Amino acid sequence: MKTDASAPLTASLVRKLEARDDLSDEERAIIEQMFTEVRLIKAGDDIVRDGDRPRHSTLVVSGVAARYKVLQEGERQITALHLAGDFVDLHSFMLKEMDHGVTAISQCRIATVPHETLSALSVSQPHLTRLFWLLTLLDGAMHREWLVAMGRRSAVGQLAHLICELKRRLSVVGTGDQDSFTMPVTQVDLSDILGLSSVHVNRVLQELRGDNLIAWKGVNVSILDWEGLQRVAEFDDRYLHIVKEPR
Amino acid sequence: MKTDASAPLTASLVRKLEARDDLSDEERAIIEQMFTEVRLIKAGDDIVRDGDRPRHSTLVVSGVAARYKVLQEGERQITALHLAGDFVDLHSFMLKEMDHGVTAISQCRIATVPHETLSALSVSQPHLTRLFWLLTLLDGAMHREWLVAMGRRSAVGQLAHLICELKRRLSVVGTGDQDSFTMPVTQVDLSDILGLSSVHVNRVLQELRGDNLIAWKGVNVSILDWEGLQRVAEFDDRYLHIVKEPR
DNA sequence: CGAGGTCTTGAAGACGATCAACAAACGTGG
DNA sequence: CCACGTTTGTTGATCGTCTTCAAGACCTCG
Repeated sequence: MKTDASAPLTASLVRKLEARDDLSDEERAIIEQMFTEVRLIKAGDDIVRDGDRPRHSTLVVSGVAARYKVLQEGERQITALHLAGDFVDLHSFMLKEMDHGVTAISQCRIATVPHETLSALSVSQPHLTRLFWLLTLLDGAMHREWLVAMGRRSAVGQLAHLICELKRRLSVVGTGDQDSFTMPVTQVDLSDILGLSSVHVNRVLQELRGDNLIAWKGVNVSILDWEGLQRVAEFDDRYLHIVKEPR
Repeated sequence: MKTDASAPLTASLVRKLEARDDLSDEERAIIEQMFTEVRLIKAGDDIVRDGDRPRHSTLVVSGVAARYKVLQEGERQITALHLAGDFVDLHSFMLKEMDHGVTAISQCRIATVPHETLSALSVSQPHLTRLFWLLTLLDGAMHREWLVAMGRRSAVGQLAHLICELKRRLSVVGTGDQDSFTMPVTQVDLSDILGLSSVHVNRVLQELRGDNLIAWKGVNVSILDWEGLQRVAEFDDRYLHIVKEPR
């Protein structure tokens, strides 16, 4: 995941927002200034823990993070993946107590914004606030799509769908090439995303490779047949709401 | 589902909100006045269709509604259940285009609020707006819990968890008795919620009955052993955020 | 009273889990 | 730069949960 160190921390976030609505110069300036502390989290470390009451919300500047819950027997389920430009816990601003943890899947660069700032913005910047609200609604839309994938798609369809989603999301923030991208997640991580065993993920991955739909070697994912992949995934990006309109 | 026709349409919504934060008299008055049209939807009819661009958001006054998506082969997956006091499509205020349908599982009484009103409130009523934002975040929290249930719980645990959630949510809005409630959903509906076959739902239900955890006869659900049910569900209601605090 | 929806049961089969072992890749320190 | 240990990926065999198909019982409502 190449990152231009000189680019503002918020470049990806701004792109993500501008794919859905216009930002005023003032709003863009506010976004650039609102983040304080920047930290580096190493892969495997928690960014926020279940039960925490964060006093700020966290933005992924680079890397991959995941929201997850663990059950009593230790089974982990990942409920969301977060890429550059994603808030991992914007919802904690209103929910107050975290009902799940957030972990760094790969090394992550993160920036934070105090909840007080968000609260002040909700008074002075209604439009920007609505856009932040929108970001949490996009998380919800992805949750729903994952539910459909887990409940009603085959394992192959489910994995294909995930790959389509990642491709599309990355293209919005301008990461990755035309038909390939970097995805530093292991097959065990994938199994915790899909709710499958890692053995089965391995076999499903081989099936997608065997059908010449994708190549996935280490962290490099190449899409060999975008049409075919979308077909087995029944992928339709409408749920990502990548449409610029007044909100 | 008994409903006092003289009670304000928004009684359940107000209860739901007041379980999370205090409302001012002004806010309570605004909520009571903001809803316009009241309609009766008969079981099986759609309240909102996939692809719609609603100009208002819909509140369930009584009855049970469900968000759902259908795949190409016709498999349906329900991604959320909505009870009295729930907005079924508050998110359409910001997402604009519906990425799923909403159907009336039982007969529903609904009320609607124009998006213009919500937009105006986002300028004049920041606190109330944050609470509406909170409502959509609670939907997200439930989505995540359902993901965990589908991905990592056994079918029995998953169904038990759903029953615990319904019990808890209904208790917040004051519907149902101490240990029983009305739930007008068929086993086929349940299978579309859980991502299982209806045959298996039937067997899982029998298992819960056989263990004397619940009785489910027609629309009447009785919880015979709340402790035991929570245990097999690994249920922890923290994700519902039923805590009154300044937000 | 009949008809359609809902629930229940049995039998067979598929998809994915689990267990176990090994290969390959990676990172770290000597 | 190589050696070693650890993590990650791969494969085979067996097992179990859940699906599918099919049929019959029950129930509710016109």
